[in-house]
Amino acid sequence: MSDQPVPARPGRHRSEASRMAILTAAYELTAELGYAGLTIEGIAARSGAGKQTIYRWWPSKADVLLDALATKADLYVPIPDTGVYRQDLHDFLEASLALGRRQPVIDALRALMAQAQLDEDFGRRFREKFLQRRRDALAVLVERARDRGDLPPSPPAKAIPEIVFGMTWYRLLATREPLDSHLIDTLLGLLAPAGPDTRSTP
Amino acid sequence: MSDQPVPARPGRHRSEASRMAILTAAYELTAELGYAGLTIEGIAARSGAGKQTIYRWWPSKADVLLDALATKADLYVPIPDTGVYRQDLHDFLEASLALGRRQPVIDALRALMAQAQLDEDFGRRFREKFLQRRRDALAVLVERARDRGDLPPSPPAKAIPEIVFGMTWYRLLATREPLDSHLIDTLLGLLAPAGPDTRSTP
Amino acid sequence: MSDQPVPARPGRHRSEASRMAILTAAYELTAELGYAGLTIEGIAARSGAGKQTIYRWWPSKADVLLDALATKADLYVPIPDTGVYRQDLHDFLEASLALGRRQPVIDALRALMAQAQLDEDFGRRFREKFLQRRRDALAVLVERARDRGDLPPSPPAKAIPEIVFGMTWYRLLATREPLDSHLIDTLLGLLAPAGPDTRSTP
Amino acid sequence: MSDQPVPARPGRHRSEASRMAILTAAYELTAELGYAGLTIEGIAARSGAGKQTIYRWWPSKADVLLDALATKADLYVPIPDTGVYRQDLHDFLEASLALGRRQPVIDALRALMAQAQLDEDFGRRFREKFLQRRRDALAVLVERARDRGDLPPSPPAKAIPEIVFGMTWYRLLATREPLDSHLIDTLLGLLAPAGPDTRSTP
DNA sequence: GGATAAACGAGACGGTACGTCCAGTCTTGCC
DNA sequence: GGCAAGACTGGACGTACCGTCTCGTTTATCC
Repeated sequence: MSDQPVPARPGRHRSEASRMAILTAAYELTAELGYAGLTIEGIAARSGAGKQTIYRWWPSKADVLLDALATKADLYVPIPDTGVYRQDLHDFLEASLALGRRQPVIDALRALMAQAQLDEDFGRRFREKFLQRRRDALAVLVERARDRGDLPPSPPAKAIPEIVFGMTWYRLLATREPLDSHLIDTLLGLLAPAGPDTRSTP
Repeated sequence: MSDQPVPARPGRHRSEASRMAILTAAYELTAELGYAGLTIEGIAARSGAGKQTIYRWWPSKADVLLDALATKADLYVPIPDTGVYRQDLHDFLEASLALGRRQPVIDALRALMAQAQLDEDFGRRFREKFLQRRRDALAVLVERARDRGDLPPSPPAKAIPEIVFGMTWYRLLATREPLDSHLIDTLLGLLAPAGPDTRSTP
Repeated sequence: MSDQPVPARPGRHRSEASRMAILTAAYELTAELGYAGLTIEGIAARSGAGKQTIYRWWPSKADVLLDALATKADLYVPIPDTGVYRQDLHDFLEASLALGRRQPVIDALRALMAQAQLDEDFGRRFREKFLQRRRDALAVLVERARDRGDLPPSPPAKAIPEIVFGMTWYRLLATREPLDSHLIDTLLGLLAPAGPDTRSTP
Repeated sequence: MSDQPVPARPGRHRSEASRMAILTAAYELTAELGYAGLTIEGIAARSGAGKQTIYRWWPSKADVLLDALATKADLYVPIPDTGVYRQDLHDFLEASLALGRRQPVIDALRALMAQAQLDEDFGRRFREKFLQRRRDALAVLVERARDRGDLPPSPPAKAIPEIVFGMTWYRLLATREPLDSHLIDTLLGLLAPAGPDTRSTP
């Protein structure tokens, strides 16, 4: 039990005010200057914090931004459960892509994915703390459909997240086309074709 | 005719030796140190060129690496033309993914895609000079199949490159799983299901 | 009272060790390579300091050298007060020219005077922090003689420093002849002829 | 006889047009940007000459400027011969200091004297081709006076040029005071006091 | 309530790479 | 062979941040 923090240590405690000021500064600076213009010194200056305080709590500026994104922009997407795979999938995509239509969020996500390629350590954290979680959420959906017998035989379950997130990220990173309803339609068409209900035909 | 360059300009001409030394150095250093460890100064030092010479001909180190990749690693993938869409697609994927199985090429591509997110100008060049060309090649294939009546009605033609390159890049950038034959099978299953020939069955 | 510094500012304080290492390096490098071979990068490398640290505290390499000269070579010349103008003048010249007989000091002074011509800002500082102070010291001597009635009517007081420092610097910069005792004799002959004591003859 | 150039060498001859364009450019650029802003590249660009042409005919930019000064500003000072030392000296000083009242000439001279300290080779040329010649001119005057018995016993002949040029250069380099008539008066008072004619006393 | 401990803002420190400037040299093709 | 054009290696510039390290101060717990 005792999940309570129990910070029974002596000494001054972490300042929540500093934490928020730093995350806010990081988020704003990214929006204003782009991730390339984001620096630890800049965050420290804008937030009024010392550089040491930032280095004490985050391993890199990308981690600060990832934290800021999770704190400032609510990245939580609920896992729908309507009892119908196609409907669940639709709701999940709708909610996910809605996030990806807010410009500051887009910019931050692109930057974080980029940084994940350049910094091995951050890459690991990004994949575990962000990418994997999105796949897990989708997996829950798929799992439920499979248990229900509601899952189309094709494509293979393993391919589903690759198709969903692959197409989404490719738009974000490569074509820069908006994550619009056409994309949802295409994905639904690929993963859960409507027509004669997939389940039917007894 | 006379398409020969005829560089009748005065002044010393660009040194091909320097150009190659720079590209070689960039390629090697990326392989040895990773893109994060690649610096203009490092390229200059290893190649024996002056920094000015690099800045004179390339706008950024990412452009040097892109050029090096095109020159050192042959990125050219022929457009197959077997008369059968499924076969063409298979050959195209096979050749494309073969590139993506060579570690230095993988590392460089990941870094370039990352850099394209961080540097607006390079991003534009990368999309035009690299990403768009890959899509164009695939488009030729699809176009020919359509003319032949060989193209499945689903998915929509516009989605084909997004599926192919989306899944491929997602593996490179996010899951880091190898670009193996399973991926090809999945893609073929999605885009050109085999079984009873799509065209046939009169 | 309490004129003690009390550097109650927050933040790390200036490192005296760095300061001395930089001045020492500057002085040595000038002696070894000449002023033309003195570079900020060289000073940083030899002293083990970062370039930024040098730029933080000195506006130019000439200022570093001037500071080094004042610190390493003691440029201080006491103002003699024997009660006799001719004797005071002699002692002052003797001490001043002694400095100008040490080769590293000569080289540095020539370089600083040169730099003062090429860099307007440094020129101002050099005149105020060095040249003017030498003139002031001489002026004290002259002033005391005048009050005593010990000052020859010719040349005019205003011309005295111009004669003393003009001839001295001209030797340093133009003829490169040593600052020997003949120069002192000539100057004494011009400014305070011996023979029948100027004051005496009742 | 044949003092004519006899440039019987093959190949194209030196272009006088280029030479003048280079000297003009050097002179103008020094006036506009100061000597610190004078570069070989700048001279080449403004004059329309190639850098190679400049390097072919002058050892350094200081030599170009010295040449420009001699060509563009007439530095020639006639040696007066009135039969009276004091008068000769007055005329010589008047003509010499007149040169030093033209701002571009002052700036150039200060820069050249500075460069002579920093560049050993140029320093040698500057002393021989410029400084020594001024001393020689004055020496002629003094020589004639001595032969005439017109020379005051003090100061010693050797010191005369040191006093004249020392005080002049000190004003140029150190105090920056104008080379006005007071300076001439002071110099005359030191070197050839008027009062009862020095020659007289039958 | 005094000692101890940790986090805090501030800011100097040694480093590394940046992108620029200019030096002085080396081709080119023209005159 | 001189000339303008211009690319070449090389080296220093002054700047920007990095990540680390004191400082003096503030806030907490412990004895």
